[in-house]
Amino acid sequence: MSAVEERLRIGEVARRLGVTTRTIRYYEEIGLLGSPGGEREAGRHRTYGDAEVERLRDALRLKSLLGLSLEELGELLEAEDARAARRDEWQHADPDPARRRVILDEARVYVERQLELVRRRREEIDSLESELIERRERIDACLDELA
Amino acid sequence: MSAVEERLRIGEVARRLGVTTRTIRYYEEIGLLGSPGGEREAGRHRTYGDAEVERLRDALRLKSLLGLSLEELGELLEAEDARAARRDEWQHADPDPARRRVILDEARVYVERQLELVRRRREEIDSLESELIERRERIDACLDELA
DNA sequence: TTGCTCCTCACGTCACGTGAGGTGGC
DNA sequence: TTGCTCCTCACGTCACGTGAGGTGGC
Repeated sequence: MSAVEERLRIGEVARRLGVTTRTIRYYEEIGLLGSPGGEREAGRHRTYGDAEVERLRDALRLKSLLGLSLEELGELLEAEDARAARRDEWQHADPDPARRRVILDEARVYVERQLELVRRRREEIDSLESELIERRERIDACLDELA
Repeated sequence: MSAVEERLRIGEVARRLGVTTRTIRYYEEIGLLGSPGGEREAGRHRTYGDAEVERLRDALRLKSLLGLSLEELGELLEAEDARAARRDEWQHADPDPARRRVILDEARVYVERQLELVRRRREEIDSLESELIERRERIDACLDELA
């Protein structure tokens, strides 16, 4: 299909995602990422493919925007991986409609759960933004009065 | 004007704000809050008035929603305090229009700075939400096709 | 007086930061 | 071969968590 996938080393991945290499190694250390590029002999360089980089990008975004602990993040990622596993199963075989329906329903529940978290956060942000805008308008009204 | 202000103890403040007492003590320890209720003899209970509770609520909200370190939060709060000081000056005296204009301009800059941070975050959240909604729609489309 | 909450150490933990000292691939 | 990045300890730090042991106010 595509050319041989270019694999990145940890420094380049860190640079692209805006974190340090230590962060990535720590996540691997606590089992959040699996081991990059399959098994690796001790001392050898870690390498990352596009899918691994994207997964890490998603993870960092969820953590930052939702303010999750790494344990909570881990739970979300497990669900995400289960979903990915289902999708593989989906593509490779099993055209049984009933089975397909189950897979889709599970994926939907997962997405819906994330949406719920994101939506709650957005509402908090929205209300903070409204308050600040209101404050600014009061200041502007005072300024108008002075003029 | 109003009745004697009711002052709260640290446990009640923590309960209302959804944090632990340790968090509040720690913020005081690193000088983020000033000392509650003015000076306090060692060993005596801390007490908090409405203004102090509200200030802490604002601080926790900013930190949580913007993902700030306590050092960054401290900088925002200093600006906020400068603003409060100006407002006192405003109310108590100094009806000089030029001076008033300066005070208002400073307040506006401060609010604008916070708005900028909040807006950036909201945009990130919005784009995450859009992606999730799109994912859900794709799942729904598949489900429709199955039916 | 009895609980309950408060107080101050002080050590533990989570999520990394920051070198030290050494090895590996373009 | 020379840099540059990578590797693995391992201790430090930030933002609290979690008791231990004791005191204070309704």
